[in-house]
Amino acid sequence: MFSRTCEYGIKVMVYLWQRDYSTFPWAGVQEIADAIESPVSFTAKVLQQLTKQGLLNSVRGPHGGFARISNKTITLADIVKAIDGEKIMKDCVLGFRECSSEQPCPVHHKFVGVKDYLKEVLTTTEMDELTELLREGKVVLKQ
Amino acid sequence: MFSRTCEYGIKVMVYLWQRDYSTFPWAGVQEIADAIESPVSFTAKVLQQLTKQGLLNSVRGPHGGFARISNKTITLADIVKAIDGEKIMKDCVLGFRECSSEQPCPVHHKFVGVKDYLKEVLTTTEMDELTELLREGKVVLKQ
DNA sequence: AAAATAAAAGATAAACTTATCTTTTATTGT
DNA sequence: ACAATAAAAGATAAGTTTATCTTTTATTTT
Repeated sequence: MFSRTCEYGIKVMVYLWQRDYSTFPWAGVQEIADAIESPVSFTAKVLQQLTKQGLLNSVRGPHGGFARISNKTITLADIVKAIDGEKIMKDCVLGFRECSSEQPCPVHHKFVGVKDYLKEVLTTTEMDELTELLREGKVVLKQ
Repeated sequence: MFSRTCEYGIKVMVYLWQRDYSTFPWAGVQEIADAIESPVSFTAKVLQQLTKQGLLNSVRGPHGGFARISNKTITLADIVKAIDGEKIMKDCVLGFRECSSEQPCPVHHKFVGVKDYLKEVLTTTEMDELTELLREGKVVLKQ
């Protein structure tokens, strides 16, 4: 459904959002990669990408690292768009360049509902909600 | 959502199901690739795969080709399983090996509904239904 | 039986994704 | 100013998907 990169991206964001930001905001790549059980170098790339897209802050140098942007509301859709783009939300399931109710692919009508539901979940799920679940121990970040 | 191979696979099946089977059952690779606007050699591989999985019949030699299996009910789920496997239906959105309501990933609860809906669409959509839409001109196989 | 045909199978290549390693740049602390 | 630190950027490699081309096998027609 999502690329591996995007999977890491979502975990990264959830981790940084739930992390105790007030004591010290910056988390290094190693810490983050440990927290979500992902390859360090690859995670660094994902973090760079999210930073470039304005979804994270970063500082170099000693005690530098990455941090959530305070008071910024971020949804799953923001992360998915930043990494995988909008294809999962917009593109035709069968790969038609133009697929619409006027010129529908064979499964178009069957998937409008699924895609609308998916879009709904992505656009309405905020980091704050997921981190709340994590704090309550109702979900986990790694196994 | 689906692999390119799977996209071709679905189109192939819809084409063979709607094709006038009674006059002459066998359709060659070239005919099929033209009908769905796909690369010929690659389409041949997809057809082989679907045949191996028991979703199509084939015969070699002059006037050979591929054909639907008469009176066989085939759903989108059958095709997707045969080509992409069950990962889109079963695997965790964030790539957890074990993701369940007992040990859920951060987005587990958010996606159970989406995945159930997707599974529902895949398992209940039959070829006959899609070919009917095609015959009525309500959908198209290529653009 | 021989030639022609078309799928099956195998080999190879291009493109993209995933992953790692090295060099550069910015920042902090001494 | 200098050394140490950590992200940014770049280069490279491994793995997978997509695509094409060649050889083999089965079947039909002559």
